[in-house]
Amino acid sequence: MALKRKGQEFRQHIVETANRLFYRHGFNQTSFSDIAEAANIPRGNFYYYFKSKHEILEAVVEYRLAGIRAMLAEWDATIPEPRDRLKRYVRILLNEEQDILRYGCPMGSLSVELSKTQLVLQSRAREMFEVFFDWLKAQFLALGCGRAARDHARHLLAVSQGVSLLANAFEDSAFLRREANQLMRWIDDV
Amino acid sequence: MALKRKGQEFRQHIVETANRLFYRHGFNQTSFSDIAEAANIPRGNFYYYFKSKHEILEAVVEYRLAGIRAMLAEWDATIPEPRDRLKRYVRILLNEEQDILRYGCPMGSLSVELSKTQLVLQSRAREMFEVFFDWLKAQFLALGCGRAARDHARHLLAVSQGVSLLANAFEDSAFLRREANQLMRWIDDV
DNA sequence: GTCTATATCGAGATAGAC
DNA sequence: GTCTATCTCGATATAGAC
Repeated sequence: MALKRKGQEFRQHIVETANRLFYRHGFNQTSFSDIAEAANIPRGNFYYYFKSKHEILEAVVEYRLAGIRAMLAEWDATIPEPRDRLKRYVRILLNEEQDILRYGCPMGSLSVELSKTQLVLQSRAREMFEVFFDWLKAQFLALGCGRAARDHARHLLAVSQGVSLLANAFEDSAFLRREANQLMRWIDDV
Repeated sequence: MALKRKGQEFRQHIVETANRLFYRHGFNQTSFSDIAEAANIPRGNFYYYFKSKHEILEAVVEYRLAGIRAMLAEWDATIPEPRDRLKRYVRILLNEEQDILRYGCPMGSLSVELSKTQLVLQSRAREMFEVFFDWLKAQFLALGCGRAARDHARHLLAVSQGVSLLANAFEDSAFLRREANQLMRWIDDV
């Protein structure tokens, strides 16, 4: 039992390291050696926990999905007003400013990369968008947007992705903040 | 002279083939063998025209930049009204629907990829955004937007990028069309 | 469960014949 | 200018000792 727990922590350690490197250098450009070095673990050790690189990515996506779901659940529990919840979503852009400027959005950049060469895995990455989408739609529904809730949710996702992408391309933090504030006002007017 | 011309056409053929493959499979995931096979050319031949893969990408970016500049010049020459020019830009989303759904935006996806692993080359890719940005800004200025022209241009770039990214992630053509039409209306109201 | 050694493959790049 | 043969390296993955 103690050994089992150690093994799981080991696995978790690999996933967290891979997650960080996939975000910063991309999935295809991150090698086993990179992960091994960053995690201080011998290369051959991976294959006890993951049969392939493919499987590591699946585990990373699961890890991210769990993080997103936990975050949204916490927002549901601590933020009563739908409008404030939507603004909390937008505020990610400001809180994560440095990472976005340097590496873009973790979800968006992974989706872009996988849609070119790993369509099967891309459908897993899409689940991250879908979790956000469902949650955003629920907030707009609570605001009484009715049938428009779906479009608003998709729109908010798209604009925040575009803002992340451009802010990254131009390394422009002023633009990022301006667009975030504009989204806040849009939420007020919805 | 005849030989020279043949050589240039050869080079051009390589660039066009590489451009297509970089768009569809990404820069890092496209190998020399892939380009050679698609262009029906032996591998070793590349190194007469390009000293490295790096140089092929530079040539591809130049090629794209030339195409963008020619397109904008043609719009300037044939579309008198700034508002119609802006709408022509948005219409790219509709005209290129199939490619966007499958591969995303060529500019955006290249920028995302390069910002992770090839920062030097990313700054070249950013030039494509800048050419569009300057042109969009000029149209908003012509509409009398004054100091807001800059922000509007950046905003339009960002939204079209976000729409491309999401449309690709969800393979959702209805969403792409809805957002394009919404941008058309936004242009009317600016 | 952990780690070393190694197999296998495909990548970018080069040398040199023609 | 064009093409073949080849080098070198680093990637994923496996075998098997401990």
